[in-house]
Amino acid sequence: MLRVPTTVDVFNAIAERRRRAIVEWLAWQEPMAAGVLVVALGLPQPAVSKHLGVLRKVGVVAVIEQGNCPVYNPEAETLKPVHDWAKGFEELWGHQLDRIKERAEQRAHAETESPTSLEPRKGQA
Amino acid sequence: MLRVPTTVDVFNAIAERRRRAIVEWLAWQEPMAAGVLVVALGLPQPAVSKHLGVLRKVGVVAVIEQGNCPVYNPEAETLKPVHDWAKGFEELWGHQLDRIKERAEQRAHAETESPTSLEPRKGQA
DNA sequence: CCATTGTATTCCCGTAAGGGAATATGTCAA
DNA sequence: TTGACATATTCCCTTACGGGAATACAATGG
Repeated sequence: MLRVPTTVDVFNAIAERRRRAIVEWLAWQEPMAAGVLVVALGLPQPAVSKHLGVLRKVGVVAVIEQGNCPVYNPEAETLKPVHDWAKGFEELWGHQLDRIKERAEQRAHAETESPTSLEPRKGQA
Repeated sequence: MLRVPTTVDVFNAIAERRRRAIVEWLAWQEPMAAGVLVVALGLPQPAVSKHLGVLRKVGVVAVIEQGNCPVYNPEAETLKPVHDWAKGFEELWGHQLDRIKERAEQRAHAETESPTSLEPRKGQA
C-alpha cells in the first residue's frame, strides 16, 4: 500500500506547490479559464491542464463547461478535512499546551504504556 | 523544479497517511518511543523509523534523546501553516459563499479579466 | 467546410520516495 | 567486554508523479 494517489487523497493533491497556487488563484478570483492561470502562474499550458485535472478528480476544483473555454471553480469544501485535521493540533501550538500535556500523561500512566487499541482515540483519523 | 521534498515541505510531509497517523498518535499520548508506534500502527520497524526521520527533518516531530530509547514529541507549530492555508478558504465552504463570490466578481470586472501581478493578492501564498 | 484558438491528452524520461530485508549503530545489563 | 535489545541506516527495487514536446480534440468564426 503505497502513498494514496494525488487524484484521491486531498492531502496528497495539495502537497504540490503549483496546485496550491492554482487553488489560491481560483479562490481569489472565482471562475477562471485555464488560460488565465497559464498566464498568471507563468506555467506551460499542459502543466496547468494536468494540475487542474488532478484538482478536478480529487474534487478541489469544479469545471463549468463553456464550449471552447471551460471555466474552473474552487470547491473548497474538499479542503475542510485538511483544515480540520490540522486544527486538531491547535491546542498543541496554543497556550493550552501544558493542559493537554497533563492530560496525555495522565492517560499514559493510566494505561501503563501499552495501548490496547490500534487507533488513536483522539479522533481526526 | 519538481515537488518540494517531504523533508522540507510540511504539506508534502503530511501527504502520507502513515505519517499523519504517527502525528496523531504522538499528539494523543505525548512522548512516545518508536517501538510503541511500531506496535500501535502495525508497521515494520524500519518504516516507522524512516517516517519519523522525515517528520523530524521537516520539524513536525522532535526527538528527546534518552540513550537507547529516544522519545518523540509532536512539534505542532509546524502544522500551523497547513491549518492557516486551509483556513484561508473557510469562507468558501461556509455560509458567506455568496458574499465572497460577489467580491470576486467585482474585482474581476474592475480589472477586466487581465491580472497585472503574478501573485494572488488575497494572501496565503 | 476549413482554419483558428484554447484545452486536454499522450508519450517518454528523470527523479523522489516508499517497501522489504539486511545490517550498522548505539546503549544498557551482566 | 560481551551480549541483547532498540533504533537508525543502507541497498535494491518498484512506482507515482511531474516536466517537456508533440499531438489530439473541441468549439467557434469565417
